[in-house]
Amino acid sequence: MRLEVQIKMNETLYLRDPEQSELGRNIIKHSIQLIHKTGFESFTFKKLAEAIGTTEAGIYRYFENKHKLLVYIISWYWGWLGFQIVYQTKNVNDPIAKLKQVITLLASNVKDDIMTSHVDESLLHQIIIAEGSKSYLTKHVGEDNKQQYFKPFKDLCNTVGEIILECNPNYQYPHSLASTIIEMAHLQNFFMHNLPALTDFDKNKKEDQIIDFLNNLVFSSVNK
Amino acid sequence: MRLEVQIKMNETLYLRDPEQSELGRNIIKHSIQLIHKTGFESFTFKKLAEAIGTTEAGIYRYFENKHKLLVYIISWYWGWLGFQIVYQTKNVNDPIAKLKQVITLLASNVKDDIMTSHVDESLLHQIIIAEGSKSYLTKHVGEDNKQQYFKPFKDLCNTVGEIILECNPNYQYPHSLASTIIEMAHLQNFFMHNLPALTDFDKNKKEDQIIDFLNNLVFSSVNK
DNA sequence: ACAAAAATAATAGTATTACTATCATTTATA
DNA sequence: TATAAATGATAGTAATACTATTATTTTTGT
Repeated sequence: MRLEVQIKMNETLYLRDPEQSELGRNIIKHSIQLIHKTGFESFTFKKLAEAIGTTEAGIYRYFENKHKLLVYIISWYWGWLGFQIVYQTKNVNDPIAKLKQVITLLASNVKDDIMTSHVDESLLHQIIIAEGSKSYLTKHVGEDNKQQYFKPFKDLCNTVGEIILECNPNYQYPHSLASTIIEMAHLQNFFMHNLPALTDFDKNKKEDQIIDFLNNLVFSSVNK
Repeated sequence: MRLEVQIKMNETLYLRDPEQSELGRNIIKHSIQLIHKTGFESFTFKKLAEAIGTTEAGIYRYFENKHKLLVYIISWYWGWLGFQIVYQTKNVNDPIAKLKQVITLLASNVKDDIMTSHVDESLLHQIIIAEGSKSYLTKHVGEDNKQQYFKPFKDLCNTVGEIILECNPNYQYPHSLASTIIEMAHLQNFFMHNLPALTDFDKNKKEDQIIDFLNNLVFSSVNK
């Protein structure tokens, strides 16, 4: 029996739990690869079925539609990252060091976690960067929110917000700053690689530059 | 002859210039209304044609596909807003006051500009908030960028970056901070209305709160 | 005022997408 | 080993994202 990390997922996101079968795990694995490769707009259940060697109808037994599958893998990522953050800042007592560590985790390239054999976190991180906001930028965000689809993201935002308050209990906008850090860690990464004129980062395209920018931004306002 | 403001658009965005005919102007006008109402995913040229009272093929003579139409109206907005910013900060000499004014313009609700009869800027502003990032979050962002589709956005970002440098010539990340301000002015607005747990703004949902947050964020790091 | 050119309308057609339905077969489980 | 559950194979539908053709209307240059 191998040790595997399992992220508890919202049950209304799927029709059948993809963690519980080989086909289900293949759906997750290959959807991550395929969305990463083709982008979410070009991603279809038919292509996914072909990649797995099953049929379109087979996928539909697990997920109602591709949007729910996207929300599933994205909220899986937030759950996994929340776990990483707790784990990796466990012994850090200084809130400033902790917040710096969180910023680093958010803005660095992720490497594949061997504890989760069917999920490639490195690809998933790229998906978060390019497709993450499409999970909530919809006309049905209200209903999706009622179904708690964004709970892992909100939880992460709260965790970060609490660390901000530890740094400065009088800071007025812990949640907005937290969501700004999270979103900007990814958006500046996208801009750096695709629309570099929107950033000040040089050609070597190192994520450290984003970390420096965010640290500068965050600590000047939090420590004010 | 009525006085109308015209925004010069990138000619590779369209097949036939929509500003030059009644049908073209109707395409712009009704696409803004329809995208605002149904969201970009549900928006189709067929529905648009029905709304206008023309045919699908008629729309295709103006725009190759709905993505280019989205990019068109979004870059129109950035062009228009860039003009507003220059116009409304013309007599402001203090760079700090100027930057504050820009933040206010970016984060406030926009009202319809009567100088542009076929464009409802108020609706367009809502589209920027909910659909704006979909214009660049694609697999073909590289080619689109080569075609200069994002020039108005970059120009705005440069303008804001220059004002930031006027405030503090030693500030290291003028472009990244500018793109952060612009994107966050919209994203915090979206969160405030749709995912309020990601913000610290109260129920009255006033845009002033976003302005305060952004001013706090920007001026603590720029004036450091 | 009239011919030529350009734009529009009307219609049809295709490949792909986003599903739903049915039934046979394989696999897990009690 | 019977039975249920999951999967596979196949088919079908409505909508989407286009392209093509031809007829009609509108614009324009002389």
